[in-house]
Amino acid sequence: MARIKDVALAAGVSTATVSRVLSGSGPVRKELRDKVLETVAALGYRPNLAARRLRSSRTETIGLIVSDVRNPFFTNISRAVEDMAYQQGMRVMLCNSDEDPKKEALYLGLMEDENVCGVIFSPTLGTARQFDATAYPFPVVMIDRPVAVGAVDAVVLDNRAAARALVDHLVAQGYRHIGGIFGSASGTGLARREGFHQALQQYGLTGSSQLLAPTVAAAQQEIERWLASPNRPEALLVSNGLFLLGALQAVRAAGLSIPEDVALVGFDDDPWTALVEPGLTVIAQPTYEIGRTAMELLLQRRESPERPVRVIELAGTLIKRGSSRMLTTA
Amino acid sequence: MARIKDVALAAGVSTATVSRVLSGSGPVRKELRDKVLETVAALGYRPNLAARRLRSSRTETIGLIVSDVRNPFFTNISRAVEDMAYQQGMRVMLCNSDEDPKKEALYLGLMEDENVCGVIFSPTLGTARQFDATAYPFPVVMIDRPVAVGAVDAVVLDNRAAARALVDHLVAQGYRHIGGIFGSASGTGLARREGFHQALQQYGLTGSSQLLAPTVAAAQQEIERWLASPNRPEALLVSNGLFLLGALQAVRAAGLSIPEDVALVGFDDDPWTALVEPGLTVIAQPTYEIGRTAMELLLQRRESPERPVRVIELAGTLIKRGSSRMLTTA
DNA sequence: CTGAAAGCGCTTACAG
DNA sequence: CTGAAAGCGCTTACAG
Repeated sequence: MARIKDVALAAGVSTATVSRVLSGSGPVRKELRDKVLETVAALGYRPNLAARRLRSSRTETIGLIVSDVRNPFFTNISRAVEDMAYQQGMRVMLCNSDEDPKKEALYLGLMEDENVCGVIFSPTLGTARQFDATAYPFPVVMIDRPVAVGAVDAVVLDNRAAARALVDHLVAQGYRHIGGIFGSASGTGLARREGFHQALQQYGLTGSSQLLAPTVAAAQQEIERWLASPNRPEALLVSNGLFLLGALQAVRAAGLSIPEDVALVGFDDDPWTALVEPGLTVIAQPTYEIGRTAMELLLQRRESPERPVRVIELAGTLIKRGSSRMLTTA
Repeated sequence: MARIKDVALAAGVSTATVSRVLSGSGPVRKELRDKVLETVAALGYRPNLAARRLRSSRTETIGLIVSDVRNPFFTNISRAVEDMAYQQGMRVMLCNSDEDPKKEALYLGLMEDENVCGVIFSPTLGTARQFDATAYPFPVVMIDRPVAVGAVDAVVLDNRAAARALVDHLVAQGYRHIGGIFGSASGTGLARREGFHQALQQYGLTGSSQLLAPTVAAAQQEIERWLASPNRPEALLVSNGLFLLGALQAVRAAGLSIPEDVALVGFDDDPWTALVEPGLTVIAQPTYEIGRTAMELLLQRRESPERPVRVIELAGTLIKRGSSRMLTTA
């Protein structure tokens, strides 16, 4: 492999000049610049990134820590972050934390070792609450999960508004007795639950809600219990894609029909929600946009370390499908 | 940040000794080793990876190039590769090629720049056919897509057998007139098509098949045409998840029922295939296992660069669901 | 078993 | 605008 020294020798300049041409820093006479570029092409020179990173202590690498890339929500975010990163000449290092605080800490340490220039992170509730951005040598942008305002840059869905929109829709469709299931592991579930109760209260309705571990089984079990009770809700609102799946299975297992026996609405426009019969009414999150915006915050923070902390709330989109159809009989 | 020099000073040894203790290479007296380890902990020393990589020219990083991580098939593989890599103290760099030969070449070059110790790659048909493993300074393991035997290590599904298994199943269920749609962009589609025709021939049946670009729209359009023809097939076999989606939409648009009017079977146990009514009969690919095996091949190749090239074929699993139910009337 | 020293391939003040 | 030279933080023959 050709080194910068070989290029310098062949072009009849110093290594400093080659470096300046390649990095675009510092002034170089056009004549020399052309000569260097020509030689670089002729020799097929490609810079050694390890050397560059050691010397400059800039890695042009960002870390992305999500709970599980197999969750379509994070898959889309990952794709957005990667697209933007490569486009900027940056790399991305993806880690799956499995909602495990130990893995979160492990991977944050790893990011330090890699000397990344920033991290995009969807923390568990505990980690979010006690996160100290000053403990890390790189800027962090939180995604998806609400954090203490002012602590760190973040991009989240307007969770309260989204939950309210679902309730608004259900009420408009004629549903009154509404039950809610929310995830207990993240601030996201808590915020959606707040919006849920706010909206109900506004309509003078009361509704019961449950906080559950974010698994299909937990939702299925709880909803089977609800469906068997004499006081069965007319509609169910659940706070994530896994719960939607659990709810669907519970309703089917109970031999009930959606929406005739019970309506079902929730979060995340996973591909399958449009394909089941009836299609499920959901809040679609702007996943790609969330990833893109997180990268933008990171890049801007790198430019201006002292700028005020920003939390960007993006609006979800209500996608109306058959699972919340208006009932003609009443 | 503490450097190795600080540790050496504090421990009263040379930097060489610290390095030996940390890397586990070379003999060190137990007494010194303990002292060094103690000092490392006390100082919170963490090695500078850029320096280590520059000096040793080992990066402990592998590249993963897939067409799109949003495809659940690749999402699972990506997760498997990442799990294994981090477990081994390695990193992974993920790239999305979008089935674009230009991006494939771009990312392969990027992997050279990163000096990765290996690449796992799902190439397009053209790239697979003319791939020259000796052109790269790192070992490559191909996944998913068949390559010229003997050219490069690979892990693929036994595509012919899987397609035959679907035909066997359809025939056993009483279907005779079977149409097939296969992807034209990858060797995978071609191999499945071969298995399809082999099996039909074995039963003395003839069937028509089409090669299409791997998009939902292409499949939907072609299948709508088939369904409208007087000589409509009794069953459809399609070669990937996107086609399955297109087929489903075409059948629904035509107002037909599965399997009463037309049966539908295909590849990839995407989550939604179990949730639609009726559930779709598919070949489930051992996705996680494919990723795991690819990493194993890579690690073994690193140990023994001269070992013979290996192509590992993994068996798919037939998952029978309602979309190929036996018809009681005939 | 251990240390002194060279050097991996760059970037970047510094001097001119 | 350009070059000579230092040095980023490690690893690794080499010598003992």
